Amino acid sequence: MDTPLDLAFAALADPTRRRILMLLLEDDMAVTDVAEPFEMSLAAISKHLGILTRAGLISQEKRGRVKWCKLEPEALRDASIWMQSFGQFEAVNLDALERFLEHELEPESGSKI
Amino acid sequence: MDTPLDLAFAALADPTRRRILMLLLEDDMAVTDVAEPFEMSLAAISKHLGILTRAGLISQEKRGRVKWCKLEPEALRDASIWMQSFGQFEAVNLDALERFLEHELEPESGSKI
DNA sequence: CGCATATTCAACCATTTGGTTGACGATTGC
DNA sequence: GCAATCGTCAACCAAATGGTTGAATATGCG
Repeated sequence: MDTPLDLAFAALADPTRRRILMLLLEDDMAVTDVAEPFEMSLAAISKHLGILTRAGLISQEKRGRVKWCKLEPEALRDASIWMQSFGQFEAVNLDALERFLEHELEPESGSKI
Repeated sequence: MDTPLDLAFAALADPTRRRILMLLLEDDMAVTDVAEPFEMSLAAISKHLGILTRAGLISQEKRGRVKWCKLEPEALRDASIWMQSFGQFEAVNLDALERFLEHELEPESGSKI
């Protein structure tokens, strides 16, 4: 009985899953390749991908024995709209965006994304 | 060990907590008044408010025996920015990100669109 | 065919989450 | 002073979460 918003926010609440989304920003990837940078089992990553898929944040398509994972950023729209309904974020606050990007996307930043 | 983003998204993942935020959008409220529309115990609402507070999404100030709850939209900012920047990143490379930033940082510059 | 690769499934485990109830401390008002 | 109100705390509970391992299922390759 989870709403789409529940699923999206819950999916985004996990840093591993946010890192996965970041990875997929670059390109579509196979499950094994998604898992490679992480220090956890492939099965765990597979579960995370399942959660992201159920939340609609990614899609998975099997071609041959490889399952390709693709970002579906449209699903972020509802969550984004929900937040904007608070009226505080008309457009992106760019100062904040810059600070945020410097802090969060810094390559070796200890990956606390 | 939870980052601010973890806390914010996790807090937003619960529909009760999102309803609470909606309530507080209208006005600051006492804990008892926040709890009134919900069919659960005051203690449960108190816990939810604690989670929202730890996530920075609200603040609580005690005056007399009444604890007032106040929306703190600043904490929504990072999460909102995360999502919006995420959307902008998609289908884009770093050059495009730069153009995006320039575009957004100088809305009066007359170039673009 | 037979083996390696890609991914999931199933069972299990520890921890967290979201809720309850009842007792408790603090504050207010009669 | 004393009772009612405001809110939290502590203990407890069921269910969900995030991880593990090992077996199972496809698929591709030589």
